[in-house]
Amino acid sequence: MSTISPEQFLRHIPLFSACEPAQLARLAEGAVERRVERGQILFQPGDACDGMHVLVVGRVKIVLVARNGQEKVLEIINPGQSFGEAILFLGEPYPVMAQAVEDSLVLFLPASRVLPALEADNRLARRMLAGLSMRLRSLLRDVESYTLHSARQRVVSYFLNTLGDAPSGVVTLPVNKQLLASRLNLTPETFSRLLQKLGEEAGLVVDGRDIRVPDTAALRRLLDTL
Amino acid sequence: MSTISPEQFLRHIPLFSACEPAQLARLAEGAVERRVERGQILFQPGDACDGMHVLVVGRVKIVLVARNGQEKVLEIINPGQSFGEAILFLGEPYPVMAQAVEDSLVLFLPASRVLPALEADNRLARRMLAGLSMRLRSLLRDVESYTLHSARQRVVSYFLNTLGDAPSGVVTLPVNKQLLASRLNLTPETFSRLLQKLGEEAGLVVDGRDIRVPDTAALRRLLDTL
DNA sequence: CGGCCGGAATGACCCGGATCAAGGATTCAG
DNA sequence: CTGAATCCTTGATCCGGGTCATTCCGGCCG
Repeated sequence: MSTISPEQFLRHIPLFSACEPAQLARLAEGAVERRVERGQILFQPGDACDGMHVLVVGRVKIVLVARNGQEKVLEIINPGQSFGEAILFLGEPYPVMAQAVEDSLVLFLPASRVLPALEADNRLARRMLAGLSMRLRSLLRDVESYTLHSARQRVVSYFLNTLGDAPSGVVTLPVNKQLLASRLNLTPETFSRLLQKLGEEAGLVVDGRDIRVPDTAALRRLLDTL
Repeated sequence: MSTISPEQFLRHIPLFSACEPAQLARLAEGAVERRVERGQILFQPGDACDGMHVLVVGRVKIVLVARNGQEKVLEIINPGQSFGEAILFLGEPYPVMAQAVEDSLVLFLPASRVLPALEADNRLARRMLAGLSMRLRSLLRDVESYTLHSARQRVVSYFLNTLGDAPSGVVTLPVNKQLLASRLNLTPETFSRLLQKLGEEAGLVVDGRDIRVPDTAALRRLLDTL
């Protein structure tokens, strides 16, 4: 993990790519690099929010935590993605926890830089609106799958979405199976059993984190089979 | 339902209240009044989105619709609330259906007016960001309750949220029970049974759409009782 | 080498809440 | 008043998926 130029990096992610150079420079100037190792917590429910984050290297999970300690993975952040910006506009404490799943490098952009940049550059504001809208839509899809789809449908959808429109292929899980299970809102046990059953029904072959899907169409047909 | 002045009306809702007068006037100028009667559909999944909506009078439900026709109420819109603005920034068709639950009056604001107004007035853009963030957070709460809370916890939370911090009070359901049940992600049957059980356990008295809660604290205690 | 530890698979069992099927209760039209 | 929607309740039954417990496997360290 070598040192990077925050400005160079930010320029290449969608949210900031249309940003005016002057604003980008000022944002990058205030950016703070945070190196966190696997398991370390970036913020917790209840923490005050005074900026937003962009993941440079590694992997971060965003998690809902219930009073009884139960956890539910909301999102798995990949390099180039930003997170925690929505709560910035509300002046409320974080409702979720962010924890590094692997050793990671994160850019922290303080609110004191972001908000003025939004005022000054309405292309940035426009991008931010689009970004929030996308996040809203993807949360909506989550709600849809939790409320209208069965566990097997969620698993099948995951593979179909990951594969795109390829007729066959190999899906490599981005994280370990328990984490992904939580993201799909099921227990590791059911996930394991479903993978097994999908092996019988659609020919999936599981090899560690690699899952070979020989026939996407067959998988898609399973979507209606409850 | 008498004729209204769109400009006057828009001025009084949070999203537009900080708007520059000139922009507000232009927005209002392009506004289209849509009168819809109970049951009528404002837009459906797949319809192109070319504007946003503000409810003036009546009540509208936002609904997820599955391939098999199953429905799930996402939100119940009250007068003064806007809806359908997020999808405006994505250039995608609506992912949900909007249907009038009562005879209603809706203002339609075409994208051709809204987008320029956002460009020209960054106070409006700022409000819009805050609005989307709030919607995001409330969807997050929904995900939380669907994935981490039991049916009874969702019902109890509904009453607690509606009552605020009053020690007791009467909650009048805004819509009929099947609709509210769907909003809470349960069947009418379970909702009915839960109301009955909460009557025994916390003294709730159900009288049509009015539910008397004699002891908020007792209700709150039930939150941990699974 | 053996012991340990986190991840994964598998089996036995249970339960929350859905489904299916009948009634009541209201409301409104004629 | 009568019929007919629509809404709500109540009972009987079922099942998807969670829980608990055990075993297995592949590192990895002493």
